[in-house]
Amino acid sequence: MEYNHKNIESKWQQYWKDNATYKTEIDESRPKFYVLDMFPYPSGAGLHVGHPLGYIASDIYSRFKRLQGFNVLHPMGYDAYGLPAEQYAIQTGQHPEITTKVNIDRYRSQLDKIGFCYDWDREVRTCNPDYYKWTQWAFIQMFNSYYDTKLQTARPIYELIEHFEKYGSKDIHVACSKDLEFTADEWKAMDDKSKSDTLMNYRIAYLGNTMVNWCPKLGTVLANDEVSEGVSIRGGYPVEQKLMYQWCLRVSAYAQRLLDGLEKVDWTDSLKETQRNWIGRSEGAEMKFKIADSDVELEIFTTRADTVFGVTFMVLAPESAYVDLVTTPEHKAEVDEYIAAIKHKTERERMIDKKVTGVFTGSYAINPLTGDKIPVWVSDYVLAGYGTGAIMAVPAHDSRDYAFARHFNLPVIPLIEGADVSEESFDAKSGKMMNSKGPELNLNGLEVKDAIAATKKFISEKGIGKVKVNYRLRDAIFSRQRYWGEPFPVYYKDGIPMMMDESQLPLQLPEVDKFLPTETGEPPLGRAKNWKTPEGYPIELCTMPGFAGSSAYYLRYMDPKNGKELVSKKANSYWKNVDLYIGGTEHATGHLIYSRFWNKFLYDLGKVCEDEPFRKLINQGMIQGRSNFVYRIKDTNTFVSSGLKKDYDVTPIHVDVNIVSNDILDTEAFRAWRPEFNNAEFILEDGKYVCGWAVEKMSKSMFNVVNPDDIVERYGADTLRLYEMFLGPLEQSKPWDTNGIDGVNRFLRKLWNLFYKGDTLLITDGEPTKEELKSIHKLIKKVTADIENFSFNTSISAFMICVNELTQLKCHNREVLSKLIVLLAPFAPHICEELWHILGTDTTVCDAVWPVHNEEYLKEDNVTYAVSFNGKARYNIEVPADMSADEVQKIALENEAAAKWIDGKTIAKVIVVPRKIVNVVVK
RNA sequence: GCCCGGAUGGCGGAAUCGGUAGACGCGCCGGUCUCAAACACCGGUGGGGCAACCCAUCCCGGUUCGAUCCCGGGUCCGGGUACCA
Repeated sequence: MEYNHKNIESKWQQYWKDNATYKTEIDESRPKFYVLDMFPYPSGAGLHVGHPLGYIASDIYSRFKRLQGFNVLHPMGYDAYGLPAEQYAIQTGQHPEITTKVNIDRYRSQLDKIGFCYDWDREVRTCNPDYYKWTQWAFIQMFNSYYDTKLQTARPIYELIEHFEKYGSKDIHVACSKDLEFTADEWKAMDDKSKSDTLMNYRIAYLGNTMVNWCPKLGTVLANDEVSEGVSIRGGYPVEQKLMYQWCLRVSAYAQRLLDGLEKVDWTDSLKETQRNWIGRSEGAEMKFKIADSDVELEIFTTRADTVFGVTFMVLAPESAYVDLVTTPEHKAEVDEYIAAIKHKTERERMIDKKVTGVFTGSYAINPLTGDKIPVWVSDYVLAGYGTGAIMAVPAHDSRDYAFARHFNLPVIPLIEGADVSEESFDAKSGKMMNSKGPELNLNGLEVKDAIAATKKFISEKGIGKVKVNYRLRDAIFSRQRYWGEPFPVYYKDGIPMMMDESQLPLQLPEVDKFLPTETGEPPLGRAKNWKTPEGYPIELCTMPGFAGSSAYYLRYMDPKNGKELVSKKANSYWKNVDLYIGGTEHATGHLIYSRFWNKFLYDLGKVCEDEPFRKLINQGMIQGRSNFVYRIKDTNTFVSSGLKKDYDVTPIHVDVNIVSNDILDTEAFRAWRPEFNNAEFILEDGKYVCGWAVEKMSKSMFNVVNPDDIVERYGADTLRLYEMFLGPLEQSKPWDTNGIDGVNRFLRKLWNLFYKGDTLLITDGEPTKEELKSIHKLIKKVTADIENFSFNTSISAFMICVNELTQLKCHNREVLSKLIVLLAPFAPHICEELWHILGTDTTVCDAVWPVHNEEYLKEDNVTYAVSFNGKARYNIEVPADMSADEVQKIALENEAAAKWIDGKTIAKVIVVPRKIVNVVVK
């Protein structure tokens, strides 16, 4: 019998399906293990060979854990809302639901061919009403909560209302958009609208006027992580800043906990670092500067309180509310003109164009420590959204302030001894202070670190300022002016936003005639007929962003069919959180922040038992494409082989990698590929056309897309799985190169040949030999350790070595081979299932038990020692394993090779170092 | 600019604790089988040298009996982030 992957794979895939082999239930008698993949957005292009990389890795680990006796939860689903389906709908009029369903079916059939052990009964789709009911539910909970900064937890909003009724805003410690002050009487005197507006300042899900990233081309608002370098990540369209009234989530309230939680999780340092930078904690001080001849006080944030003696001007962000307050009548026209000019620029233009610009407001601030009058300017290098939107400028010790001062000819006062500020600023946070003596505070001679502390202490005591921690992390803007997303369970009663009752959920997405904004510029939901509550109140027209549905999906897998709760207490307390999460690093500052936030919020509510959702996280690398090129001689239809191209004037042309093998072009297939190449001529080398190659992104336009279906058809799923893992370390990005896949396919055939020669079954019973035991136990040890380290490429090498050894030994021993099959089953489940069956058991290999190695079989008869003499020479001697160090030394000295280095004079000393290596050092 | 990560044969990559650098696979070369080719199998394969040996893990230096690995400095490549005060 020959190895026939097609029969074997379809047979066992059907068997697993028919017998619900991978169905998972709560089982208190076994320890749980939760392995999760980041669920995919089902795009129209289908899967290419890069997509399953992480899925294969998680599948191997799941199967491994299962064989070790764990009850493994390993689900899959679809992140089904998204822009491409909506844009396709706009172009074609086809409902995104249909497109999405078609794409999901395609994904599913591709995934099924690879032989994953998902429990598909637990599938979730973010666009299903049964699912998004709980996304809407979570939003309502956030609306009905505020964040207590003292208790560091979310609390019900009614507690805050009770407080307002008794004490007003006095003594509250609540995360808010801005500090408000009112008495209990003032609160009670407010009308419903004012009360609603006031509470918005504190709710975790709130409506707020915020600066948003507005993308005119997409017609929607985008979150910070959806924008990079001033353009939208999806589509690459310019993004501008705009003040809009939008739903937001108060993620910033959780900044410190999101930071602290990183200590507890097993993620890579680089990913944690990316999140730390994104959260951007900075300790500093807020300080007040009075404006001369005015009641206005400017509040600024600085991390360099020590440099307050070097402040030579103040700068306001153009959008700052202070601008109107401090601009003098004489300067108003000039300031207005500047601000208008800034508003015209998109974020991208502001970033590319780093010219120093600014305008004087006409006002002067008073330095609270020196009493000096300093001018107040407006400039776009100060951001409205960070700190207070106003800064004290210390040109000597901040490069941006320095550039500004030089451009507008403002004074520069150096404050640190030895700092040369004639050419550039001195930004380092070290050195001794000078020029820093005022009437009440003297920092001269102090180290910067101590000067910061001294200044903080002084300003706190004097009431000039206070110590303050700032975070870069902003609240998440939660409204999208789009159709294909979760509708908000919100209606407006006399202009006041109200939450729907939970019994009314899910609020289903309405039908619309077109997926475009309305003529009056309202979002697509504005086209829906009767988009009103039964009482006739209008319903919110925006939908939720992409990250809404992906923020808690891992919880829903635990209890996907529960109609009463997001997840039952029972299911949650058994499955707890994700033990292993595998996905791309591109979600570092988006999904992985939002879902941690979302989970922490649910934790505060007591709905989930773990405050971190993903215990261990692995980022699989990207699989890049490996493009092939042919070289057309200019103005001809003749193509020259890569090695000869330097003699001609050529244009490289991408050629479909599927008609190239080992960089050799199939010239006939090339002629048939495109009509214009019908009569192509070739200049060959050694009778072959050799293509050039380059590593590029895998994409249709580069003709380097390799489809997993084609590989499965030709070599089988087991070969694909092994080859993807064999390509290199999981975390590393690497190009896909189908050359080399024969190697792992050959390995599987060699494995098969241990069982069969022709149609003869070779399996023997009886005791394995010493060599056979050694080979298999070496493998058990290696593979067990490698899987735990996600070092799948080296375990496959180990399998190859073992199978070669067993072939050499002519080993067909049942005991040895059954161990081998169990070890390989996570990697190549189909062939192992078949061979397991051939070995004559009535269970599936999925129910086998992972073997444990025995050190006894691994003992070496001989040990190699490294011997060195005064570092001048080293050689290796092989001696029996049980030989003592003294004897080794003796042999070393007697050794001929050693003798010529010792000169017969000196005596060697033996040092035993780890790994049974002996060094002989001459005294 | 700042923060991470990386650099090893013709190629992908091993060396998991500082101990024979190049495992395993691809490719290539030679052989067996075949009328021939493909498949399969066997052998060889970092460079130099007839050889003993010598030189090789991006470059320069250090620690060590011994460095791909640890330390200092530099070059190049990849990723993240960016007026964050």
